[in-house]
Amino acid sequence: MSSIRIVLADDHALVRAGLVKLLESMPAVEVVGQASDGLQLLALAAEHRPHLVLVDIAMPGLNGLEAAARLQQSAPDTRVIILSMHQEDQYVRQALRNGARGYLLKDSAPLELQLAIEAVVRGDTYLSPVITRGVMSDYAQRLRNEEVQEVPLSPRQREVLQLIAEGLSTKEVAQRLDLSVKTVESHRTLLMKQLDIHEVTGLVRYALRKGIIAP
Amino acid sequence: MSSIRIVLADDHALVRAGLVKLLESMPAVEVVGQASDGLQLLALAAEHRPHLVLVDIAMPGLNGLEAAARLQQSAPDTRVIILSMHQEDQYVRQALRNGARGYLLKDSAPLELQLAIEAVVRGDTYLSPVITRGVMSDYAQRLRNEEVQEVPLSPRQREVLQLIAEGLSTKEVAQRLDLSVKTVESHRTLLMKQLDIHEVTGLVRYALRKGIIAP
DNA sequence: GCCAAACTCAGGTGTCTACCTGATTGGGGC
DNA sequence: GCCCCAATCAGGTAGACACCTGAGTTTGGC
Repeated sequence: MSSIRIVLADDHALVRAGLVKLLESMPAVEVVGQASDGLQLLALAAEHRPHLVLVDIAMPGLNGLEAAARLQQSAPDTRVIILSMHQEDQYVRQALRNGARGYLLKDSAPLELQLAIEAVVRGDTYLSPVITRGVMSDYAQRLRNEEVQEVPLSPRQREVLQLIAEGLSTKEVAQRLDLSVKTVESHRTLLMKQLDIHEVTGLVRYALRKGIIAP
Repeated sequence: MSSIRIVLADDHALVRAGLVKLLESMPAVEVVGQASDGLQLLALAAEHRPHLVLVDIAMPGLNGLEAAARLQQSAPDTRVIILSMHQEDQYVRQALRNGARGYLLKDSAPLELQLAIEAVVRGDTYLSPVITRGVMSDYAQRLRNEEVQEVPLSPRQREVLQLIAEGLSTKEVAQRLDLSVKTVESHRTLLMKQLDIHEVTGLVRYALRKGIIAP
């Protein structure tokens, strides 16, 4: 297996030098370029076609997040790991939105960097554990919410619920299932009674929460 | 700082022994008990009040996921890391739902175990990177979806959209904002025209996708 | 064979939604 | 000063929704 070719971008020379040392100490890793700003990074990435770029968020001109977005366009095969001092959700969200596969805090342990590189090259997503917590917390919260009071729905009810939540009107659901409008209304009414929901909008939110329909 | 007290649960003696060796080689870690099934684990946890339990999913009697749920009840301060051979989303979801703070695949690198322990004791959530990918993928997907074609809504429109999506009727929205029903209808109509949405249910889904309301 | 539950359909009523046209007011930009 | 646009409100209509009562059929379990 050939080595992983990396381009590093950070506007502080000393930080950059330290990271290069760290990266070069890892097996099967080769730093093929260094950039001090976003535009330089894009040029180097176009030139070297690295497997991976390690990008600091705070850079003059084009910052790391914007650079990631542009790289996503110009070199979709190049994986991006964001280095950041910030653990705020908004940065992480923006990073993922812009196609980054990893998000590492600068105070991470060195072995985390190695783990992140391995994971991202493998095709996985790697986030610093403390970042994961932020992202996971509402995910887990939502999952826990699902737990409470399971209301058993009949197959037909579930089917009707799904179609309604997808945006079909009662009439359209009736056509789709080859039923009378009145029958669909019956199902919907019973459904709402059982779930103690009183508007279609509530049904949509319920279906979303339960994963019955995709966002 | 005193050492981290751990109870380990796995039904295979050899695996258990290996893990103990591994754990004991870590600084500031102490294995205070070993269990070969879920019930034994609960008893040991009640006795030793460990900081952390490492639990295999596959165990006779009470499996790891169920044990985690019970521990959540009986010893909420004890953190749980699930060990598993399975990376399927359903197991991970169930684990998080049951209060687990970590989910490690059995083929993880040893240093991952240490990272996981540190993270979980610190209060973070730790998932194996490959697990993170599964969980992250639709999260990231959704975030990317948010990007496409931003429709600029006026503050008032956004306000009305939010209240509608939260399940309020037009009349209720009007009362809440101290407006005429007709005005709210105007906002809603224009909103739907701009977004090319034609049912309230669509508004709800839109608001959910945009993060305007929480699930 | 009987019971319960799910599934099917009907009639009716009041409210809300979706869409239409049309109008007034107030603030910003040029 | 003039124009545009957000914001406000009105009247009207067809259709959808929410809820009600009532009832026939089918299916599976005991």
